[in-house]
Amino acid sequence: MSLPHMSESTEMYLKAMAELGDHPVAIARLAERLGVTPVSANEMMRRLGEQGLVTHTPYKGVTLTEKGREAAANVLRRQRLWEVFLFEHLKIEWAKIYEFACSLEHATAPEVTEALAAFLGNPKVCPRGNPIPDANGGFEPLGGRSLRETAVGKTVRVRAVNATATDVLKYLQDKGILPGQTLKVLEAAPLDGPLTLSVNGKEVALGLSMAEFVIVE
Amino acid sequence: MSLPHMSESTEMYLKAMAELGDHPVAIARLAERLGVTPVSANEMMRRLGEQGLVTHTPYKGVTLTEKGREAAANVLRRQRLWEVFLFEHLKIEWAKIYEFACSLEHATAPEVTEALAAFLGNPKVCPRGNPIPDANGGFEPLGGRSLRETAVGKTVRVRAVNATATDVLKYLQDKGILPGQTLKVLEAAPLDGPLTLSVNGKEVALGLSMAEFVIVE
DNA sequence: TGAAATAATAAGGTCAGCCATAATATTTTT
DNA sequence: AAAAATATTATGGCTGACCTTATTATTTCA
Repeated sequence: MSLPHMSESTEMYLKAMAELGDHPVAIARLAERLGVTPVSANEMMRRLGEQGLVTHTPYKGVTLTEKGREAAANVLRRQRLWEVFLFEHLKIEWAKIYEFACSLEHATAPEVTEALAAFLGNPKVCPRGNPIPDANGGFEPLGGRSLRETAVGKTVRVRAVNATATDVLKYLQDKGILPGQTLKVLEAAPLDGPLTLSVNGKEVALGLSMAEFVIVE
Repeated sequence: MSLPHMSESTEMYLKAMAELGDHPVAIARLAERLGVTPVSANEMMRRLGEQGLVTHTPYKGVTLTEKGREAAANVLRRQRLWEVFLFEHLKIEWAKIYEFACSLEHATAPEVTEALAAFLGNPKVCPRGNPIPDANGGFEPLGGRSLRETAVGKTVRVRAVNATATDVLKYLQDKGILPGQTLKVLEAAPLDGPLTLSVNGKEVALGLSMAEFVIVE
């Protein structure tokens, strides 16, 4: 409660960058994920750059600075702790917790964050399977690889779902593609076409951009 | 998740009006409570008037319309449910829960509100002693009268504290003026000077503007 | 009733975070 | 290497919720 409070918008950009994993991130991808125009995302990256949160190498993408990485870890911590609360205690539908937790996240002071963590028993992962950074920004990156790159014929276990859009989460939920679920890749259509999976004895079609956000082991 | 989302600022104005009790409310008092200039509050009241949330009678004050009253009850419900959660489950210090709950309130969707209410066991009052409106906006107004108007010599019980500023709440907390506490009015200084109270065997001075927000029975 | 206090309105300004459009720069593909 | 695609920068606009500084209207009080 002293730092020049980070705006909601700033938090969303930092979070998106952290969620998109290893950098650098193309500004266009950020814009897409955040639902703004590339021009707006560019402007914002200039502002974040001035604040020392990101580094922008034109035509290459943006990278979180150490300061930015810490800030992002903080945001992710709040986000994911709320996800745990909403899912475990309020029994909110899995597909909706991301969106609801996102709103709450922006409104959460450090003192509340830590009290919440204690209340929840300091969980290490959120219901989507993503790790929860510790209070100091410590963060074991999520291992495993994307379902997108999984060879046809392999049987894998879903470790985490990195999607954030409610409709995408809803689709995955309906098809049973949730953390812990075992599934098999039956087919990969040519021309970057969808994967066909076997989940719980049912065949499920999954586009590559969705498969990208399913982390398996 | 469908209505043209009410801005945070709008919610603050509605909440302040509801908290200030029976109407009409002078715009200057609203401005004071919200920490904005009277001119800004005036502008805002024009906007809320256009949205049909308040009625403004120039030189008399503003009143919530039925629509405004319902919206305000909704805001108060969220606010006070979060207060219960923060106090009962997260063990946040009493004086701070209002402020923290206020941030969370703005970020809470109806579905989350109702799940939270169920989780908390549908409490009827918040830790400050104020009633929690039901899901339909139903609201039994807080009985009792202000400590300000309590006769010298009387012994009363604190039913609720209607203050919202953290420093004020902190002062009351430090002096033990909390819901359920019994206290006696020892003296009322002239010229609208402070009250002297006996609380827990200690003498406590309390200015009238603070006493105003202590509801007793 | 006239002065003082209070309330309302008007006019113009700021700021963050968006937008669109257009021009320019770079990279990728053919 | 030229064409196409993508990224960046420039310019100008918009909105909500504030602000300040007048000016005007009304109410309250001596």
